[in-house]
Amino acid sequence: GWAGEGLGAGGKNRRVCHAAARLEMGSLWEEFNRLGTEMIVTKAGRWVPQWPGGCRAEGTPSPSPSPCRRMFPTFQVKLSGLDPLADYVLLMDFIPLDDKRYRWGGGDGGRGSDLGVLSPSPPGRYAFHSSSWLAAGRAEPAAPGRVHFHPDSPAKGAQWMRQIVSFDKLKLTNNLLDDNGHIILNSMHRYQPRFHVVFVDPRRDSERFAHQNFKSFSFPETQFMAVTAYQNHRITQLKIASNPFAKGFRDGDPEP
Amino acid sequence: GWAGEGLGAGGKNRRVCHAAARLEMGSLWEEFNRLGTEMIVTKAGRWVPQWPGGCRAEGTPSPSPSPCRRMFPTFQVKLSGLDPLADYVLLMDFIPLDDKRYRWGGGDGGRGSDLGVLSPSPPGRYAFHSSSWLAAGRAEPAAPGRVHFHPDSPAKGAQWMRQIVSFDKLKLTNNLLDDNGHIILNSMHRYQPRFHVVFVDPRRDSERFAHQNFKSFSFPETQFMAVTAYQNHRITQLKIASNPFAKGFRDGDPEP
DNA sequence: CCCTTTTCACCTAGGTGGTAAGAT
DNA sequence: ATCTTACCACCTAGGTGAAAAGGG
Repeated sequence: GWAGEGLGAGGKNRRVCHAAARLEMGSLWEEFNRLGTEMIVTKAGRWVPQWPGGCRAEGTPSPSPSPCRRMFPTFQVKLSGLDPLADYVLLMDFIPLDDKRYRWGGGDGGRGSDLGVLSPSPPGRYAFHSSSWLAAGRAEPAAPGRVHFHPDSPAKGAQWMRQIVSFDKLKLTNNLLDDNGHIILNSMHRYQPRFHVVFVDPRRDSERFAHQNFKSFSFPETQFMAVTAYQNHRITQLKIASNPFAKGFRDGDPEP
Repeated sequence: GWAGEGLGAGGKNRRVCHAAARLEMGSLWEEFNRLGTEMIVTKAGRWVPQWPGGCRAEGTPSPSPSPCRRMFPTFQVKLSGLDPLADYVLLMDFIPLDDKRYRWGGGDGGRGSDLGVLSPSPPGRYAFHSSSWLAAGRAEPAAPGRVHFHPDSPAKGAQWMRQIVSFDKLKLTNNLLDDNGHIILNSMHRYQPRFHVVFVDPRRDSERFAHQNFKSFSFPETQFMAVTAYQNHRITQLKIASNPFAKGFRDGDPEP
């Protein structure tokens, strides 16, 4: 099985073994990570295509559940090392960082926290308002392990490398029964986003080489706690300060 | 050259020879066509990606030329007869309906009009306000013959047939030097939209069979006059009445 | 005179966290 | 007590024709 397609380092196909991904907005991710990133998860409303097609039922005031939420910061990467002429599929998944369930509490400055690294850097400085994430038992049964394909997949390596690849269509939900293909996560659990580059192998028996045809990337600064409402007020403030869609909640003069 | 891929009616590949396309919103198209459809064309502003990437130059108040315009009604088709497992590319182009240039004028009820069919159905009823399209010389040199690929291309036949295919990303411009890939048309000229289904032939020498691998569709009710501003007031009123984005200009109670 | 361009108010569509009420 | 949901005002982003200004 070693004929035809040369193998590179690590037993990977040469179409992926040189692939590299640089996380975009790295300093913003790190700023969030220092505080302990939180991502909102909600139940999904069924999408009602209002236009085009125009087939909205007349007396349908919509059940109006909250829409699913994107991630912020958005997961974006700059790719290099792909074969410009080969086809690739890009996708993401989310793996539990541990087998724990968390709760937000304390208020004693973080003593007893299992996640001291997520507390404010100068310990005690924000003591009055400080709380922290505490382990609170074993994780709930893992949600269905879904995957989000970048909607431009498949595409040539040249296309993927031309500009930043943005996963801004990815949405998070806590609805275990979600049927819209969104990423299902358990609230109050920690996750590590993973990014995968998959070479679309044109060979007939490509299944035999599946394990050689992908390369995965994990950026530790993108890990986060799934929540239904923000717990850490400093995370809230950083989201408001940095997410354009939250501009309505800014009051002071911003730093450009 | 007749081996391997069976040919169907008209010397077309069997993957496309049974393809059929039904125009959506047909009654709306016909309503416009009875009045003489007009489509706005504008010069394009260069697209400034404000987010994500955030690379907007600081003191750039944007040159603010008008954005390019979509078509309304949107060109939408329901497809059938494709091979569910084969790959297809869907695209549109626009061919001049004649070699004439037009002007809007008259005001005598349409006498002398070359396009009497586009005048109000009950002749004379709207005499006071009526004008019509008059031929006014030969067409200008044809604009660069561009093509618009449906952004989901390529995709499997099953995917294309699953739901209505909408060309709502297609934009029209009168800028002969447009470098955004928009469709370039001459104002005051008439056009016929065309729709093409192209089978992506996996054979090595597929170029040799290119003429067999596509099927084209023209719907006469979608022909239109390219204009920089609406001339026929009844077209304006029908656009306002039927385009959701023009709801701000409706005054009377609508008919649902 | 006729056609084109610019700017504008007013929409659709949807992404924010706040807030209060609901659930366990 | 803690977590979740529903609804809201306020944004971004961009698709409308009106009206005024510009150009040949």
